Amino acid sequence: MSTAQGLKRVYRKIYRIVDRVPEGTVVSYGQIAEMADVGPRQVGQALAALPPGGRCPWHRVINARGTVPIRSGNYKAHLDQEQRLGAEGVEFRNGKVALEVYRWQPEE
DNA sequence: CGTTTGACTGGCC
DNA sequence: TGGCCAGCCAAAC
Repeated sequence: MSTAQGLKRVYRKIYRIVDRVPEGTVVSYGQIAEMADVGPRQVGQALAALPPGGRCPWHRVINARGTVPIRSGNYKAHLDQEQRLGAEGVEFRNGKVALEVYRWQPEE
């Protein structure tokens, strides 16, 4: 096995945190960024580089405004994400999530 | 090796 | 209430 194939070390760290997010809960990029000790944009890029096939609850990651950002040219993707969260118990309020209620708090 | 961009954030007007 | 500016770090070109 060769060493780390495509995934960078920083990305792995972020994936670890995202994988740690429980169901029916959401977390902001800045939160992960702080936990992973990286810039908030790196979190987005890490998830953007997230390979398919891997079971990473990336759909539980939203921005600090409680809304889902629109990725490059994919306006449908953000709609799909809201739908996934709603299926896990996260209710969307006018296209926004109550971060006060659903924000994941790593207190363990 | 310098420049550009990107799934962000927070503050200001 | 909502849009714009600047800061941020790393990958891609």
